[in-house]
Amino acid sequence: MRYWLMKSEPEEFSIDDLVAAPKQSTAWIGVRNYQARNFMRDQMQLGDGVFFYHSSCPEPGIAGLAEVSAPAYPDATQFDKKSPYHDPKATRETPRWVHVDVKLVRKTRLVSLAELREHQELADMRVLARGNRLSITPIEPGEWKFITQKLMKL
DNA sequence: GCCAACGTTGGC
DNA sequence: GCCAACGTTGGC
Repeated sequence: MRYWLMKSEPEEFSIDDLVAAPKQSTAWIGVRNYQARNFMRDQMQLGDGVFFYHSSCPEPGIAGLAEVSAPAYPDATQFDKKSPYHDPKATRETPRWVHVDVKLVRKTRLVSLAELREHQELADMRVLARGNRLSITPIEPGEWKFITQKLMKL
């Protein structure tokens, strides 16, 4: 059982979209970064905890809790010539990109990036690091606990 | 809209 | 295999 932070641009797919989604679940398609892919492929397991993070928006931050609801499987958009996620080097025999499914646990108050930065306990979070661009990052159990219990009061 | 940081590409 | 150029991310 691990914990993760997964970024999504709310203009593309927000926590409210997840709330409204069929089965409150979504296929995390479109990741085209090897490090993020490897996390999904090699480490993410059913039931892992996920912070759903809003990025590239007026108030970036954690907007809800989710969990991994399906382990990694090939991303169909890599084979689709019409998709913005198409990868000409990927074949069905040797897919290059995979993704997990994620389902809602609960929407929470928005714990903003600015608020995360205020806490020494969270100083090592990857998402707070300068120049961080990775869309999926591991979260330490202590960080998960601090955010869900102390900040969200769950 | 700016720009720092970082990943990827491709020439050599 | 190096590394400059380029493209993208994402906070501000």
